[in-house]
Amino acid sequence: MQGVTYSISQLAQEFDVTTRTIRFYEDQGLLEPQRDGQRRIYTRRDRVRLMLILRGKRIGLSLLEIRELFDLYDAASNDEPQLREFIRILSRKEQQLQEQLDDIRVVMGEISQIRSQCEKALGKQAASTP
Amino acid sequence: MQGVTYSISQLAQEFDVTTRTIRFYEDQGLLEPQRDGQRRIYTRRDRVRLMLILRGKRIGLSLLEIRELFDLYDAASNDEPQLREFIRILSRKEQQLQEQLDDIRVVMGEISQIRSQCEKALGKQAASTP
DNA sequence: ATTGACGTTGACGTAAACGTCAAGTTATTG
DNA sequence: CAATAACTTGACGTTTACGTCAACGTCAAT
Repeated sequence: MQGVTYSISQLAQEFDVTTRTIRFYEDQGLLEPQRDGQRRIYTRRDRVRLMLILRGKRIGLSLLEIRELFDLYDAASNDEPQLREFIRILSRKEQQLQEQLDDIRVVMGEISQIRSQCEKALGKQAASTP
Repeated sequence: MQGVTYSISQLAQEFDVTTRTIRFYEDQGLLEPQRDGQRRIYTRRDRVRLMLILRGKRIGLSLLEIRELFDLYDAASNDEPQLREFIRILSRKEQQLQEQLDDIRVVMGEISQIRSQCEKALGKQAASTP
């Protein structure tokens, strides 16, 4: 009835975070594993959540923002205004990401230029970016 | 002989940061304005540096990393190994940015999908992302 | 029964990037 | 000359995202 489960250190190893980190995410309301006595037991759902948390972090979301998205997503199935709010937040974040992406493009262009100049200053080397 | 200069609050206003922030950057060795008595005087070069700091921050560099780049760039004109090191760091950062950019693309794709689903769940609305 | 691996809670520490006073200096302007 | 504005240093506070350590529980293997 319960399918695959994981221990805290299994997840920690798989995703290359410490157990402290995983417990901290639970403190922040991002994970709610079941218990076997004292010990935490993580289901596939918890594992997916952890993946989402880490991906969220990689794109610059704070843990609080991630939590808000989780809460909204959990509540969204029932309530129409919730769904609308969810869409609104996603749109906003999509726009922020787009701006960030533009920033990155600009800087990468500049880096290429500077590098070309450096390599020219050193003479000899090819100029085009690998 | 000195061209245009700026006060701390002029720069703060122009770039929408606090004076505290600008002084903090100086503490961290990122800016070295001249003084008129006690007061800081910022040249065009300082202004450019501040721009670079803020842009660096936008793409996710720490102040420490920004400082290292400044130091390298300042020293690079003379020394060939320094130039090579500079190129190495820039390449590494370029790669990091590329990965971050890929992450962002993935998440934006997922956001589009989730949003479509939400809108489908609400019925009626158009499905394609603006 | 003890050792070792793994897990638990709780409290305190830390680094980055500033914010927030406090208390004083300098310049200018009415 | 006194008030006001703009600036200074210095010290302490704050938030986020964990790290570190202590002290203890639990279970399997020796």
